[in-house]
Amino acid sequence: MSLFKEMTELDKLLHEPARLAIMTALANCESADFTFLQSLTGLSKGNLSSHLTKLDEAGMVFIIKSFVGKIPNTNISLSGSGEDAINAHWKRLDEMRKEAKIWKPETESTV
Amino acid sequence: MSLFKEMTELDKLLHEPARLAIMTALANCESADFTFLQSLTGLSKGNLSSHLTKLDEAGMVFIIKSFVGKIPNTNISLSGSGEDAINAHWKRLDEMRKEAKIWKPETESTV
DNA sequence: AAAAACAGGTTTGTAACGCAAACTTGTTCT
DNA sequence: AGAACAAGTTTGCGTTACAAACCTGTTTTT
Repeated sequence: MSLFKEMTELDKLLHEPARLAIMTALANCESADFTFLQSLTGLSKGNLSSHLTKLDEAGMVFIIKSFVGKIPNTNISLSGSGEDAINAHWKRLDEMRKEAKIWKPETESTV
Repeated sequence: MSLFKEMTELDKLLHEPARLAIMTALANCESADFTFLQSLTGLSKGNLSSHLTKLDEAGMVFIIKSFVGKIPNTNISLSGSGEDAINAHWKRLDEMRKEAKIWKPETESTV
């Protein structure tokens, strides 16, 4: 498939800025708390919560709710496929950037 | 600003896959026809049209409608700020990718 | 010469999305 | 007891991306 068609078909679940940040952060932690992720990304709680729900529904993350002492704690980590997906996403972006640099139109539809 | 906050704040106008493709293609042409862009990206006409309208409203592209003989022709090219913006966007993505690779959490919020 | 098909786009309709404000549930402080 | 706080979730709403339907003029078919 051509570079630009491929570009239009980038996975929006991962490409969306907030989720890209979440997934990229998680790729560098064994796991992270909700609160830690919130301060890291600066997202509002509501916003973070709904992004995490989406990622969870897509099987990208594991979400474990428990209690640390008496305080509820939500711990998030990447699933295996989530880790593969975010790594592949960044790799594809990088490849596209490089391909784009050398791409030239072939036809005379261009001026 | 921290890496991940910056990531959540990526410009969505440019980051959206279809527009990323359009802008990246245009960055490598002097200009391109509507039809050429359509075949390049595989977008539907309606979809391409509305993305171009958004880019135009944001001052990212110039859109010139004319006639080539009797056939109407819509020609699209990057504005100066559009060119700067798409180049900067790719550059930031690349920087983020590199920064992300070496980033490690500092706190013990992580396991 | 009408009608049908086509070229080149634009407008409309709609389901999904991203976001923050409001709400919930339980805890600690006074 | 009650006020304030912590940790999330749900709700509500304006915006978006997308394709189907539409429009305007041209060319081809009959």
